[in-house]
Amino acid sequence: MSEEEEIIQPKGRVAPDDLGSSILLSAGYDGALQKAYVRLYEPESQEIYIWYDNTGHLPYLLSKKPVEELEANRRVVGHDGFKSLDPVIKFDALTGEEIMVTKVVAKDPLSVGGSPGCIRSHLDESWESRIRYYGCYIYDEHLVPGMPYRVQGGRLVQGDWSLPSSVEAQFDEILSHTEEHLKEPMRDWARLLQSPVPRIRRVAVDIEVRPSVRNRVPSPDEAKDPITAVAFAGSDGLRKILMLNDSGLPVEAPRIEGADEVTVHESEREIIQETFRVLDRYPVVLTFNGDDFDFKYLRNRARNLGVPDDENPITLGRRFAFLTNGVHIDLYQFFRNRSIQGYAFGNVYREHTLDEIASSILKEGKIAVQDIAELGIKELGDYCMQDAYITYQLTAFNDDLVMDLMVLLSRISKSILEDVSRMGVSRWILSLMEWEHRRLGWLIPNTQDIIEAKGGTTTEAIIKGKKYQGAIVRDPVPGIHFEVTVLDFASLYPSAIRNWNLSYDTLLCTHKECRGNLVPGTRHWVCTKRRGMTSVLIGSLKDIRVLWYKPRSRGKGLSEGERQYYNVVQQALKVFLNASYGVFGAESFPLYCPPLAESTAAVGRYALEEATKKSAELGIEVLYGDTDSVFLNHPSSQQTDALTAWADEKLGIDLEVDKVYRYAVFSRRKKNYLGVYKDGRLDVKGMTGKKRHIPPILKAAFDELTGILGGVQTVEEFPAAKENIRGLVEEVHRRLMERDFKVEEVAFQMQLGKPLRQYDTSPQHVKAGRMLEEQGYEVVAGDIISYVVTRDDVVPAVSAKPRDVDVRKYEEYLEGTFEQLLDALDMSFDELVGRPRQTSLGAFFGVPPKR
DNA sequence: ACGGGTAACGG
DNA sequence: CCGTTACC
Repeated sequence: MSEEEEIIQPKGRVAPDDLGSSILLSAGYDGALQKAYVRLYEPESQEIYIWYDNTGHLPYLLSKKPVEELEANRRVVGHDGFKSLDPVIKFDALTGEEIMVTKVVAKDPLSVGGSPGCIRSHLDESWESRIRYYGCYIYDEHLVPGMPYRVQGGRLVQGDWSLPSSVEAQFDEILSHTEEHLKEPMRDWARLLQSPVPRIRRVAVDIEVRPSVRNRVPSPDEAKDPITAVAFAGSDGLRKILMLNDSGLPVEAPRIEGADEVTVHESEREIIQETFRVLDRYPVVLTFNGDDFDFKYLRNRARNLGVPDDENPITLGRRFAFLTNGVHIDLYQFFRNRSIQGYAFGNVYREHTLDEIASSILKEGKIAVQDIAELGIKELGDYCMQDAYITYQLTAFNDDLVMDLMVLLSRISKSILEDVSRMGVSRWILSLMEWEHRRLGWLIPNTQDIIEAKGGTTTEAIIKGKKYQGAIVRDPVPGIHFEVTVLDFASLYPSAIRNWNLSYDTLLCTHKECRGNLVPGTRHWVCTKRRGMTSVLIGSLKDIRVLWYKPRSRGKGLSEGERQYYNVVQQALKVFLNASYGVFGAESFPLYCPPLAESTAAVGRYALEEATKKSAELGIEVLYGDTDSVFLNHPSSQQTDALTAWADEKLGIDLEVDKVYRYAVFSRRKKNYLGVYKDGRLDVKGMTGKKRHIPPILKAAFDELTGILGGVQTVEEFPAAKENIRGLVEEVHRRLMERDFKVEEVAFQMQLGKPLRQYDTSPQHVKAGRMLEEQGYEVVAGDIISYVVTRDDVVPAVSAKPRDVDVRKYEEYLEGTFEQLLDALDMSFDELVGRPRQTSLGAFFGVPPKR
């Protein structure tokens, strides 16, 4: 099994022989009992129970060698942990044939893999040996984490998974809009996604530590400094804080904002023991960065203070912290997940601090604190309590949206809650695929097998260093265009995978007869005899989202609560669909399949090209297009209808009106335009003036510029708007030249992509970062460095004065920022700021300035 | 550490 | 050419 196998001794309540409907939240392996277990959350009592496997399931790996040959391998059959050899039949999806393989069964997971001298290490090749044991157990028993189960006479059985009769008829109706082979998979998804998600009782915890060295975060491995406060915020209303008073002087319990229960302790040990008692009472415990800090610190500090290990509910894995009774969710890990950040929360937060995430999602800012070491006991308590409360709120806002989202992701991905909250989308998709392989009796191929059978890519990427060609981005038609309609293909890549039967098991199949069935724009062919696994999984997820969840998330005749639920499901599905293509092009993905990613992108290009051609055929001018969109110059509704109908009929992909602009402004740059909607709202894409790193003075000026453009109704109004723009540019230019600004206004804010040491070059922000470090600041990857540009250098904004600023440089930045719109408006920056017009040959011949 | 490629801009 | 940010 996996090297990272966590062997945890759970010590929670054991499930009785009969337990009512409960949600399967988690699973693991108990090293002492040598059994797999699952954790069940029973919503009536709101308690968590452990159910130990009693089916005799054992860990194993697969070998392609016959039983007899393995019997002769003394290192395998003579291994202490060896149990048995069993021949089994598996379907080899790479060859399309059934094959006989041998199950090498072991007594415990570490004997399979992960320990020195394990069985895997004595075999040249093995399959399915890197799956964590609890995953293996879930797959084999066809368990779905997040779904209801019961314990009946000691056996774990499915709870009620049936589709509620209230939706069954409607669901059957939408199935008539899909293809036959997707109906059953969609019904299966509906069973998982319609099953209600119960409220989960939980508590958030946050600790504060008094650092011995100022401005230095105390090391959780050493845990030398005292824990001064521990706050709890529970879904049951618990608002409690434990505070340390080691001053030797009597201290009265302060009034802490938001806390109902405040106790002051002279013994830190007492605080820790009480903390452990609270943690043990909850099925789910939330932290923000508990894996790396709070739980690590608590665990180690408890040890240092002589709290017996058997009172300590925290188990430290290599990267994560687990609880022996409940489920620990580290929200820092969850919100850091790029798919969650992007597709579920629309990139509303950028930094991964509790403050930033909370203020953008909850609109609750934190108390600003300069130096925690300086806080008095009350302020420290307020601060700590607030963090615990905000952490809890992150899962509770919008009617428990985030909890529901995690449970749903757990069902789709067949992953336990701990993994959903910590792993990236590639692990979720992997887990889903592995589960499906086991369900169908397919052998899960090793990464090498796929590469050897399917080879690499055949197209050339536009950007060097990339593996294959991606999407098309058309050259925009520069200028101002009125009445622009943007159509885009809904779920283009998932649709490509669905419609072209794309999957690692169908691409470049072994059949001669399929060789003519080429993916457009590639030399890859696709199987015509069997349905591909990825195609069915992604196809059914896409269809159920488009046909069922998407419409119902906005649907009429539903309560607000129902719509909300459909919306959460719809978002969870989106996360999967959007990642489904990328993972197959990622070398780190165990089912990495370059031709699959390449074919998906190729179908996308084909669809966009065809749509562009068809538009022309219909007499519509295409102004621009990127990946899955076409920008059409004042099309009639008949024309767009015809285009949509064509896409549906010829490509089987939904092409829908995404937005309509009163007018749009394009320069020659791709991924760079401004659209003004009919109601005056603005849609600004890719412009420098919108990027987050640029100085506020430029951003503010740019915002004013777009504001002016947003007010323009007709062509006739442009001259007046241009006058306003002239005034605006002149004013900002003047402020810059006269240094009429505060330093912060001209500071760039650039994020540090990696630790300072890892840079071979010295970009400006890295230079400034190094200076900050010299001044004693801690500078880590992910920090946003604020700096200003001076005559021959850069300076961190904190130590700069307006007179240091190189205003000539800033004039250039202003020009760069504004030019993107000014050229489209036929305005010259030079003229606006009173510089003589350039009389280069380029200008003479009317060649556009390069940029 | 953990999805992809395309593109702009500044140094 | 690198690094960052944005688009899709």
